[in-house]
Amino acid sequence: MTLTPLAQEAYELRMACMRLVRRVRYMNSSLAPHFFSVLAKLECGDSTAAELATRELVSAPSMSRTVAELDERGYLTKTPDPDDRRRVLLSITDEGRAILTTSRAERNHWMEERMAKLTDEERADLVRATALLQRMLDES
Amino acid sequence: MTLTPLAQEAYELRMACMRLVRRVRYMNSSLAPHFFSVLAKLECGDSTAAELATRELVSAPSMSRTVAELDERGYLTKTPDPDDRRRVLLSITDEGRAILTTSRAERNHWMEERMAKLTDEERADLVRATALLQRMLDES
DNA sequence: TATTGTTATACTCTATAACTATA
DNA sequence: TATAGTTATAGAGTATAACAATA
Repeated sequence: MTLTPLAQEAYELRMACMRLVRRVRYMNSSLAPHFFSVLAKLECGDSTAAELATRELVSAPSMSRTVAELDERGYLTKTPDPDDRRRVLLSITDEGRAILTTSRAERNHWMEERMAKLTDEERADLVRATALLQRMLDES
Repeated sequence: MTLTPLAQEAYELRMACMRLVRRVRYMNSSLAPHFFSVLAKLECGDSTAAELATRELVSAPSMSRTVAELDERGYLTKTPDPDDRRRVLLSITDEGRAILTTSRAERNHWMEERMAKLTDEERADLVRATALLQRMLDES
C-alpha cells in the first residue's frame, strides 16, 4: 500500500489520537464516556433528551435510558416544560458538576504528567495542533 | 474550576483528539474497531489468541470470539502450532489485508479532505504534534 | 397527524467461571 | 500443576418497533 504524504500524515495523526483516547479511557474512571458527554453538555445549559440524542448520535431510547440512570444517581433533574408538556427539561445538579470535575481531573492526569516533560516549544506545537484540530472539527 | 495553563492545554488537546476519533468512528465502516485492531496486528506477523488478548487489553474468551468471527469471515486462518499443540497460530489472509485497506481508506478520507485545506505550515504543525503524541504514548 | 419520550425486546462486545487438551 | 483455548452465562450499551401523551 503506497500512500501520498498527505494520506500518511492523516493516518498517523488519526492513529496517535486513537491511541491517546484509548489509553486515557482505559483508566478506571468515575464516569463512563456516555455519561460524561451528556453531563458535559448539560453543564453548558439545560437540554432535552431528543436534543442530546441528536448531538450524541444515539437513538432516543438509548438516551432515555442514559438520562434515567443519571437521574437515579442524582446527577441531573427532570422538569416538565410548562410550555410544551411533551418535553422534559434536563438540568445538571451540583453533584453532577462535582463528578464532572473529578472525572476530568482523572482523565487529564496522564496527559498533564506527560506534557509537563515537554519543552516550551513542544508544548506550543501541541497547542497549535489543538487549534487546528478544533477548526477541522468545527467546519464540518 | 480554575486550571493551570498546562492543565487547560492538556484538557483541550484531549478533547480535540476525542472528538476527532469519535467523528471518524461514527462513519459506517466496513470493519468494527475490535476487528480492525486485531487484523492490523496480524498484518505485522502471525500471532496467537493469548498474545492478542494481552495486547488489546481484553479477556481471553472475548478474543477467542473475535478471532472465531474473523475466521468465519475469511479474514484469518488458524493453524495448530506443531511445536506446542495447545497453541493456534493466526495468520491474516489476502481478504483480511484487502478489508484493512478498504477500512483505512474510509477512515482516512475525512481526515485527508480537511488536512488538504491547511497551509503547508499548518500541516507541519500537525506532523510535529503527531510525533510528540507518539513519543508521549511510547514512553509510558 | 406529527412529535417527545418511554417500554419491550434483541444484538454486540465485554467479562468471569468452569471446562478440555496439551505441556 | 500450569497454560492455550473454548464454552456457558451474564452485564453494559446500543438498536428498532410499538406505545402513550401532547401538540
